[in-house]
Order: sequence, then structure tokens, then C-alpha cells
Amino acid sequence: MQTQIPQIHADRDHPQINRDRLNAQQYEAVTTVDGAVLVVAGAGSGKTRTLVYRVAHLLHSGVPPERILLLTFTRKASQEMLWRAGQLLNDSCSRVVGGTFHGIANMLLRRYSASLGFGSSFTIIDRADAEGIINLLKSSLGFSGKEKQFPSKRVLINMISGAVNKSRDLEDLILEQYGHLSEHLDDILVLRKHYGEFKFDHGLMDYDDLLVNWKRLLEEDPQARRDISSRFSYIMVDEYQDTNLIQADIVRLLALGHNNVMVVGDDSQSIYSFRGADFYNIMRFPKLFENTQIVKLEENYRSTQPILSLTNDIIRNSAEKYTKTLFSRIEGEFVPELYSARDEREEARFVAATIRKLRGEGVQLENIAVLFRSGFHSYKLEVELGTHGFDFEKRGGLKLTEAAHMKDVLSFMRILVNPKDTLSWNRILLQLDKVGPKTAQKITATIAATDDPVAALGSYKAAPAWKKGFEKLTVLCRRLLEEDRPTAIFELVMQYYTPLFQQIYRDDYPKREKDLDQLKGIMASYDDLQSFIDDTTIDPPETESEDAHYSDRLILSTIHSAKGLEWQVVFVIGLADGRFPHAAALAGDQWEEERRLFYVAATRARERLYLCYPREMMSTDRRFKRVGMSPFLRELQPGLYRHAADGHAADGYRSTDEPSLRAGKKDVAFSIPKSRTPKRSLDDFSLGSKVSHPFFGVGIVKKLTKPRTLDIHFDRHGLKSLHLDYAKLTIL
DNA sequence: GCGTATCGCGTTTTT
DNA sequence: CGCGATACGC
Repeated sequence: MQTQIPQIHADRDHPQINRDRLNAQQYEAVTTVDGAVLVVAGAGSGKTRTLVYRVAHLLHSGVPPERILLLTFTRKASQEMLWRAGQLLNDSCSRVVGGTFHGIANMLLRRYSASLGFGSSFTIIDRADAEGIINLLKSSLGFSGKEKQFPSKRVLINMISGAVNKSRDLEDLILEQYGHLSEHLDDILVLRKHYGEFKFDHGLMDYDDLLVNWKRLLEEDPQARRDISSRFSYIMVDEYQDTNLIQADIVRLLALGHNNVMVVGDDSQSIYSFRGADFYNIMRFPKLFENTQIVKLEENYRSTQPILSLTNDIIRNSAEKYTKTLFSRIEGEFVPELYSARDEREEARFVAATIRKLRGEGVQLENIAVLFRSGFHSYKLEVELGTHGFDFEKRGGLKLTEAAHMKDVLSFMRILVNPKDTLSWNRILLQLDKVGPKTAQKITATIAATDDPVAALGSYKAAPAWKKGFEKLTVLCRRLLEEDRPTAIFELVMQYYTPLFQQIYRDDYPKREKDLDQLKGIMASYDDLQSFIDDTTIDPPETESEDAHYSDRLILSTIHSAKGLEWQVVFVIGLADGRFPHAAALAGDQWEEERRLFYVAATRARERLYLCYPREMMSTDRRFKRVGMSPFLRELQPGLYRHAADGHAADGYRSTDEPSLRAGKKDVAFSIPKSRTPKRSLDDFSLGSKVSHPFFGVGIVKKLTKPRTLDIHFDRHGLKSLHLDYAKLTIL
């Protein structure tokens, strides 16, 4: 390992680069202008900084800004980077093209729509549209009987989100994530086929379609490919471990003419495989591009050494290809603390009390974050913080535009942009009193069959019960067609929608009203509807409370939403068995991903890290159930953390029933499933043997069917066909 | 057949 | 809280 930072005095570059420090590896990455570069960088090792400096360097070397393409995970990230690069150059980087794969895809597809065989009026759908699609598909296909157990919505959300793509097929996904649902595979395949047709007929595009069509454009239209790859002669990709195979292909195709690609990533921070991301893209990169230069960044500039020692231990067992040993020269006497709480409420109290103490020591609230695996894990804490008067902001969970009332309003904008958008028509019609799924379906079918939806709407004969409301809608649509200013459209829609809104959400409409106000503000900054619609689906705005500019607030966030960020103090809560890793995570790849998720959480901390878990949690039948600490905590070496010294905390811990912690490494094998596929053989199960499944409960083995599949009759759930590699079965 | 009110139950992660 | 099942009313 290198022991000294070679200080680069970049005199031959520009003076601004001098001000900040770059180590030798970063400098190498920044200044390599030609050819493919893979930067494998650990957490907190200056990935962003490397990209920022590279943009600055390219511009300084005379590369025209519009020839640089910066692809990041969120649009915010690219804006932030370009802003920083601009600071470095005392200049603006606004002409550098930066954004997400999906955002850039959208931009290009609008421009080249002619050569792709679909009209330019398409609307983009997200997971919140899944329900509407399911309803329309179900009624038009007449799925019958079986749909009680039919996991259509979950699976459909996966399709929309791009977890299913050409390279990672639906069948694999079902087996991996819904092993016990494999009996529905045929139904799901039928659903998928019709879903594809449905989208095409109604000008809808999901996340995967954006990428697939971008790739098609590059592959099938040589002229477009040449245009695009000569337009962007320097490609940079951040968070490369979160790209899927289609994205990797797009990068390859983009660089076909020049090979100037730099990707930055960390295989041990790959946490998005459920969405189709494949971190092997990092391993494949050198094969894709000849003479790839590999740069490793191993110094961590974020965390103190005690924190780093612990986080290194978290990933010690995971099988990573690019082994990095992170080190830090930031000293710190604070050793990460483990707090074992009696229950969730006490865990919340500990967090609140510790935060209060930290504030007393002068730590600003905005420098503290509480992270957790799933959105609802913070409910108890939110209550607790509320009573203590702490101001907090929650990240993760529903996006602003995914809320029902937002979708309602946006539907009007969407039909104006894309009159074929049956999904939005359906939503609008459902708002009417006495109009349900069936009626809405009939009307949308009529509308879809004509070229002039509004005329069709006008001549549709309404039943007396909902005639009045329907006529109002027709009038609104006519008036909307005469407007093209977004703000005017918003006003018209609100005039119509407000009474309905107050009726539909009469219990809590005041709260939702604020969101609508916010939408008005956002719309005012656009002058055409199309780009407004695209932006809000691809990159939904955050929900903002009234005092958004008052920034001294605690952050509560899912770990996924905390990616790439850092705080002085980080609490990770809910580190209990069954909660983290998520109960449905299977041994093997999914288990490893959960471990990396924990790694990502812990590496967000600069100075202080608190790991907390409750020993008792509410289980499904409203009873309290004792739970142990997360297996990921149990496998840590005891010397790397200490127990929170806070009053009753220590006592609470001593009395627990978890000897494995004190015993340390010795007991590790006990709690961790053998990694990769736990090969259990069929021989272990004989006909008639009694087994237990975490969800279905107790059952009897009835039949051995396919190679590794069992038919089991469960007392409470009937006959299920389970795959040995995926179902968590215990022999009783 | 369709729409609506109500109760009870379970909640992964998201560009 | 949001969603599914269920019962009731037109």
C-alpha cells in the first residue's frame, strides 16, 4: 500500500487544480484523456472529486463542453458535479451534458423518434402506474379465478422498473425473487406479453423501454450512431456498478468511434440488482474495451480509521473481485458503538437522547442522519422525534409525483401530451362519482379507437347517474385544447379538479393540498408541457415542507436513498434479525447484496457511527416477538465496536441471550448460510416428511416433481410447488 | 352487474 | 397508511 500521498503540483495544468489535493491515482485518472479508464474506487475515496476534476481538466485542455457527456445515478449528482467543476474553472459548465441514462435516453429518443417507428408523443410510466395497468389488462384479458394469488402487481412493478430486461429474463427473476410463485409462471408470461402490446398501443414507455430504444437507435441507425458518438466524444459514467447490461452496451456503442470512456464504480457498493443492475459490468469492462487502464483509489478521505476498520470487516467475507483495502489517515478516538435496545420504542429513545447529547456538544442537526433498511422502519422514531421537537426530513418511500392526488392532476397533463395515454384517461374517468373500473374501461376503449379523443368523449352517451360530472369533464377537455401555457392549464385543471379532490380525499385533503401548490410552482418554471411531464416522471421532485430553506434538519433515510452521501454522525437502526437482511433475502447473491447494503450504510459516517437494534419487535399477529441482532452484526469482530455506554443500555445488553457476540468469530458459521447456492439435495426430503416454510408455515411433502422441485401441502395455504434452491425450507 | 363503505391486515429497496 | 376482501344497495 502506498504510505505517502504524492502531492501533485499541477503547474503544467491550471492553477485551480493546485488548490485542492489529488493523489497520484486520482491525478492519473483525471489527466488520462484518451482511451478507456476504469476507476475502481472504495467508499469515500474521492470518486466524485475525480470526475469533477476530470471535467475541469478536459475543458481546460480545450475540449468543447458540449462534447462531454457525464452520466450519473441521479440528475442532482450531475448538476452538483458540474457546478463544482465550474467553481474550479471560475466558469460555468452549463454546456456540458450531464444526467441519468434515462434522462439522456429520453432526450435522444424525442429527437430521433422518426427512425424508431413510434411517434414522438409517448409518455413515461413509473411504478405508481402499475395498478392502473393491471386493472386495464385484467378487464380486457379476463384473467380469471387464479388471480387471487396472482402476484401481478409486484411482478409488473419489476417490469416497469427495468428489473426485467433482455439480458436478465423474467423467468430467472421469478425463480430468484418469487421462487414459491413459479406455478404462476405461465400466467405471468401471458401478462408480460400483453403488457408489451398495451404499452405500444397507448404510447407508453417504461424505464427499460427508454434504454432498450436508445440501444436500438445506436445499433440500427448508423447515421444516428455516428452523429451521437461524434457529438459526445468524452463519456463518463459514475456509479458504474449500478448499471445493467443494456446500459453497459449503450456505453460501448457510444464510444465505438473514439473509445474515450471513463467509468467509476465500487463493486462492494452494488445494491441495485433488484432493479437489473449487474455489478459484473465492472469486471467485464476491461474485456469490452481494449487497453483499459485500471486505476484503484484506496485511500478513504471520509471516515476515521476506527470506522473504516469496522466497515472493512463488514465486507471481509463477501466475494469481491477488485479487492481494495481502504485506509484512512484521519485519526479519531471514537469507536463505533453498538446499542441493543429492549424494543423499537427504546431504540427510538436512544437515538433521540443521543442526538440531544450531540447537539449539546455542538453538532448541528443537519450533520446527523438515521438510516434504515425499509421506509416503515422509522415510524416509531418519527413519533419519538416529534415529541422531542426535532425537525427532520424523511427520504425514500413515496415520491411526490407518486402520490394519488398528484397522479390525478398529472393525468390531465399527460393526455394533452399524449392523447393515446389510456392509463391517464382511465384515471381521470375514475375520479367521477358513480364511474368505476368497468365504465371507465368502456369509455377508454371508445376513445382509444378514434383519432379525436375529445370528440369521442363528447359523443359518448353517459348514464344519468354520472352525466353531470361527465359533461363538466368534456367541457374542461375542450378548453384545455385551446391553451398551451402550463400555468393556464394548471389553473383550468384545478378549477375542475378541486371539488372532486375534496370529495375523494375528504379526510386529509388539507395536507395534500400543499403538494398541489408545490406542483403549481414547479409547472410555472416550464414553458412546455412535454418537458414538464418527462422531468417529473424520470426525476420526481422531492416533497418539500414549508420551511425547506431552513436546512438544520435531521435526515431520516433509507439506505438506498443515502447512497453517495455522507454525514458527520450516522445512526443505523433496525439491525435486527429478520429486518436486516430483509426477511425475504435468500442465501447467496441476495444475502451478499444485503451485506453490501449494510456496508454502504456504515460507510456514510465521517466521525461517529451508532449501530442499533431492538431485541423485541411486533410480529404479524400483533404479538411481541424476541429477535436477535442482525447476522451481519454477529459476524463482526468484537474489538471493532463497543457497547453504547448510555445508562440502561449496557445492562440491557448483558442480559441478552446472544452469547455468539462475545464468542466472536467462532460462532459465525452458525448464523450465516453457506454462501452462493446452498445445495440441498432432494434426498434430504422424503415423501410425507414434515417441513416448515417462513411464509406458508407447516406442511407435508407430497410429491417430488421436476429436478429440484417439491410439491408440498401446507396446512394453511394448500398445495404449493417449491424450488429447493429458492424456498427456505426447514425439515421438522 | 356495478359502485361504494368498511374492516382488518401487512408493509423492500427505486433511476 | 394503502390495499384486498366482503357485504350491501341500486
